[in-house]
Amino acid sequence: MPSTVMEDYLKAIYELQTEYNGARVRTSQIADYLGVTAPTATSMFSTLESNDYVEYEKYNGAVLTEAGEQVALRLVRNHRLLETYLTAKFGYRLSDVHDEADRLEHHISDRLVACLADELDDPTTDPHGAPIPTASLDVPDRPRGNQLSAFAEGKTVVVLEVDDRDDGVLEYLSNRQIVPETALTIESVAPFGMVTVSPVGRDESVPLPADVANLVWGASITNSDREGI
Amino acid sequence: MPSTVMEDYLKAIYELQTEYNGARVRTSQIADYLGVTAPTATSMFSTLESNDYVEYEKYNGAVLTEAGEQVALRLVRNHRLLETYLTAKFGYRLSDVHDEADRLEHHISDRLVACLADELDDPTTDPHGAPIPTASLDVPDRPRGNQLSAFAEGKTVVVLEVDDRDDGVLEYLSNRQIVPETALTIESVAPFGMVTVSPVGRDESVPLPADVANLVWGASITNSDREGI
DNA sequence: GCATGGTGTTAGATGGGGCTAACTATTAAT
DNA sequence: ATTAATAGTTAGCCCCATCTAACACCATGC
Repeated sequence: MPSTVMEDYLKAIYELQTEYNGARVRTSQIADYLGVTAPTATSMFSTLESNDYVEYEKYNGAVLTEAGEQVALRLVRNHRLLETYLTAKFGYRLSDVHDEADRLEHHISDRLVACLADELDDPTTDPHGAPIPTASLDVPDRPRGNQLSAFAEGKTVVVLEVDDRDDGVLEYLSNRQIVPETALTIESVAPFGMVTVSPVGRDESVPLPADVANLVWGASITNSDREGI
Repeated sequence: MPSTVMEDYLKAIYELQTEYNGARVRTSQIADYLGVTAPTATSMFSTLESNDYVEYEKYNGAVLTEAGEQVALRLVRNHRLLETYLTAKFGYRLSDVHDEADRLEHHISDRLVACLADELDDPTTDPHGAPIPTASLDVPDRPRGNQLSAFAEGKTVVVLEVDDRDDGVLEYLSNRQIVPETALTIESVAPFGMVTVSPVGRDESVPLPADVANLVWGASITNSDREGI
């Protein structure tokens, strides 16, 4: 059984590894991500290695083993189901769910997680649009679309996912009801990356600085072959 | 902020202190209660003391300070509301709720606890019949009645509380639907303390060994002045 | 192809929470 | 009033996760 601290590292490694398409994760990335010093990350990498949760090669980062991935996926599932539950049942906002879920994900039993999933009818995505691993820890593979900055002006786009890394950004977006499922028209894309969008059905222009627009993923629905989404 | 380990000790001290009507709690009691060795308890008592959570006198146990009591009461509230929620919403049995609540009570935010309370309409007792401290951490003072062994044969008694210390006992009782609110007729009280009861409306005799009968508290309803309960 | 900066690791310390072994108070029994 | 038994504490160790300081690797630029 990994400690909750080890769990945090494993989940962080999973997240970075996923973000960079399976690339090895370096100690410094984790140190940054978790806000610890570099030596702390190094030492945890070797602890994880000696518990067979990662394969670690000095000066060259680590990859999760099967066992390590299972631990991480369980946490991701717990986290995303908790977020979904908090949002659905208690009206938590997108920007609020993260911290609560981050604490509880380590301590909730598989049984209670199963209850949450059941109550929610086995959702496949969380409120940010991120996929929820199944009970057997498979990740439903789901198109994420493209970042808003990638679309041409005039396109209509449905939001598929909103990255949950920055609470400030999430708050900005959820205040303007730009959440998964929202349809947006791309009004303009400025050279320095700012995207202005207009939610379909609302007479409003919302400016999204490049940093924000890059955290919002969507799929075009004007001439797309998957209107079904 | 106390660590979760300190929280466990504070809650344990609170529970023993309450059970013994405010008497000082000795290190050995806590060592037993929490399954740690005596020196560990001693050392934690002085840590708690230097953080002003208890007043500790060597060789003479400790009492909670105001601050220590607040910490303990918050945990008790969290614990009991979690138990109530798990039972009410997910069909947990009396014997199952304890562990889940014991882990989560440390990590759930005040906000989420408030949501649970709200969803449950601010219950005043948990599924074992124990009082739930209010949001401002007052303990509603509620008669607990007497242990079943204290009643005369022939009396009809309504169960007010079932002590949650022993999961085996809880399972035995909840399998037989002897839970708070259940009405029982006392069929016999043997000299060695075994009480045989018959749940009102069921044609069944349930034998309760002394150890079990002492964990069930109730009030007589045959000639009582509080049929209202 | 070698110096140099950056990245990463080793060394050594710290604080929390736990343990065993050894010692000291307290209490009870004669 | 002593002493034996029990209860409680101190001493000293360990492991985990963290830190700072010092050192080693590596990938360049020249």
